[in-house]
Amino acid sequence: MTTIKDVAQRAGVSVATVSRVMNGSNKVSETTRQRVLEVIEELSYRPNLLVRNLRKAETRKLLIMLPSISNQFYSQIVRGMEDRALLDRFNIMVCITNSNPETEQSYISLLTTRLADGIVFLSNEMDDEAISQIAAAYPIVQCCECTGAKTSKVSIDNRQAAYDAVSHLISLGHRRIAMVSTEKKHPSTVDREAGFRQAMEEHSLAVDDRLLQYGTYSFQTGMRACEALLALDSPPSAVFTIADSIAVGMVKQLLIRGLRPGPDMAVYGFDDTSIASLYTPSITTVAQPRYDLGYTAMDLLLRKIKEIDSPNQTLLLPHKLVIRESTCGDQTDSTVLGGRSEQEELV
Amino acid sequence: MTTIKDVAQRAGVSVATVSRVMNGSNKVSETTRQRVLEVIEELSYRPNLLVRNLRKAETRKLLIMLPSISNQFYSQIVRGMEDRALLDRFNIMVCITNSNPETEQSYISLLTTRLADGIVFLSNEMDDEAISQIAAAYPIVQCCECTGAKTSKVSIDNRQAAYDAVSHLISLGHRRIAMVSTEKKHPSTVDREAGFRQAMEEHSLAVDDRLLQYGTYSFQTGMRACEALLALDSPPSAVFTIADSIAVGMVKQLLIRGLRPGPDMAVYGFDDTSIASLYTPSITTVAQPRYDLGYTAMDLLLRKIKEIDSPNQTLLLPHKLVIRESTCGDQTDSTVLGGRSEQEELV
DNA sequence: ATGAAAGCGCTAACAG
DNA sequence: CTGTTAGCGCTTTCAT
Repeated sequence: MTTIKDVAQRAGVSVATVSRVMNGSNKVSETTRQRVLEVIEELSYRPNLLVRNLRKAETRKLLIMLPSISNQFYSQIVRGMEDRALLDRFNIMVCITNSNPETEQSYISLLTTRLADGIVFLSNEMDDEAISQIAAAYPIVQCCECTGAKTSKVSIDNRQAAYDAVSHLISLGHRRIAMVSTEKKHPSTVDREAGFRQAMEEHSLAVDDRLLQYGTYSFQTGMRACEALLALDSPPSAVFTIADSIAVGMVKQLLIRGLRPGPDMAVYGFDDTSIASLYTPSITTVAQPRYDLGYTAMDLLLRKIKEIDSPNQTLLLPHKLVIRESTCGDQTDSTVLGGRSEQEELV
Repeated sequence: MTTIKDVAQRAGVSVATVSRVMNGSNKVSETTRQRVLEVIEELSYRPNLLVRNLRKAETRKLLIMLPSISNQFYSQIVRGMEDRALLDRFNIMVCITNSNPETEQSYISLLTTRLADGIVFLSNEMDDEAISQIAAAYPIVQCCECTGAKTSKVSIDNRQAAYDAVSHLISLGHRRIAMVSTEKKHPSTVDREAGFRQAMEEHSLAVDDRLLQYGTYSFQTGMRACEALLALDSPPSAVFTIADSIAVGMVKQLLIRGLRPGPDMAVYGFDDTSIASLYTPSITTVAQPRYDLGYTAMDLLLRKIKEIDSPNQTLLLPHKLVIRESTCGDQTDSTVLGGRSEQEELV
């Protein structure tokens, strides 16, 4: 391994001079600079940034914690984060926790052991108390899944978004509306369920317990829920699901049963992942401003890095209903394409 | 920032003793150990791993370079990599290059500046010469997209896989078979195209240039290709696509046109991402052993880390054809579900 | 403009 | 069992 010392020796200067050249100090004569540069090239010397970071007490590395990489939902968010981070010359690295507390902890320790300068959680397993404690000493921001922890946060108003979606369903004339949610209660899940209930109550519609189905964020959950709902004496005419993956399962199962998603049963998804616009029929869903969510979250993180004692902020970004075929009563014109996902590339 | 010195002072011992306690040396009396542990707790001291890594000349951090996070294809691969890395107590971090050479370079420099111990490329932008050069001095492995660079590599036999798929189509009676590929030629793209041609030639079938469509890895490409193919005097009866995303677009466009994917036009995808089994109709595709690909790639990387001069290896793992509705001639039984994706969770 | 030297926080001999 | 000390590779005064 070539070190600064090797370069200094070879160039016949001191390590300090090499360091100055490396860091672009102007207090080096052009002749010396050239000679040093040549030797650096010759020895293909690369500085050990571990050391530089140590001296400067920063790594310029930011961590993004994802529960999983398989969800297309995160793609735009991460892009927004990266764009913002790059402006301040920070690198981002994605850590996948698989919703495993130990894995999460191991990545968090990268922060507390100074291997990274900050973390954005897209979801976290640790409890509020633990997160709050870390957030008091290290830059941390929550994005999309915001708990009661004392951190800066960015998300949409999930309650309001669900409320809007269900109200939309009601305005379409639906009165028996089911909900398919997850057993595991993420903050967004809780809020979306609350929005569902609020919309139902405000329109004096009963929330029938048999119309409430729970599972995981999977299309299998959607398929099973569909079966369960269809088996009821009086099935719902519409279903609000808290995730596109579940909605897709619902739609698929309806198709298998020979039913028409939309006319026979309206289906609402959530998140506007690409599959929602891709599916046939296309699926009505709630879109989040993903890129902006990421960009904003990173902005807050950078602020925390500059000043750890800056006050915590909570930002809510606007959501949008994307109406497509799965909530469409009349499907004679089956060629109608819903709004397209903003992103073309899948790889 | 609390340092080992603070702890030593407070505990009335030397820094060496604190270091010993931290590293679990047994040459510390139980009394001292307890006292030190207490102070560590009291001061909530966290060692600066930057320094420890510096001393040990390792970071125990491995980089995985992805062109994009949005492709569901990578999920299982990364999981396999992680599982293998964990066995040797290495952390993995995912770097998203967006297929941008500069971004890629900035992450590679993490390796050459010793901020990471190795890299697995799931795709790379740099040319073979550059990659080979880096690989000579630093642990690097290519996975799935293997170029001519001098590195260890793991992938499936893309040529053979495409050959098998197209041969399957031919065995189904198809003679006019189209191919939809990408303009950008990844190694896998080149091999899949070669496999397509080989199968056609070996069965004495002409490769009609008008039946060759090129675009990006997007469903829009599939939709457009479908239109172009349908506009032909004699459209193909089957289409081999080099990616599920493209296949989905094909299928969707067929549905929009009121045609039946399968009976009216057979569609072959590639990769077996979840959407292939999810779509209605489900899509026939080539499955790769994703988890194993990742696990194996990481295994090779770890070997390189232990001994940088270990010989480069190239491993080919077996692929599998997953037959579903989109290549099914008779679809009277539309409830038939194709093989399911191995993974249930989407988040 | 350049060099010598003092650390950054920690580990690992080497003494005792 | 414990302390002292010499670095790890680099940056940054402080002299010259």
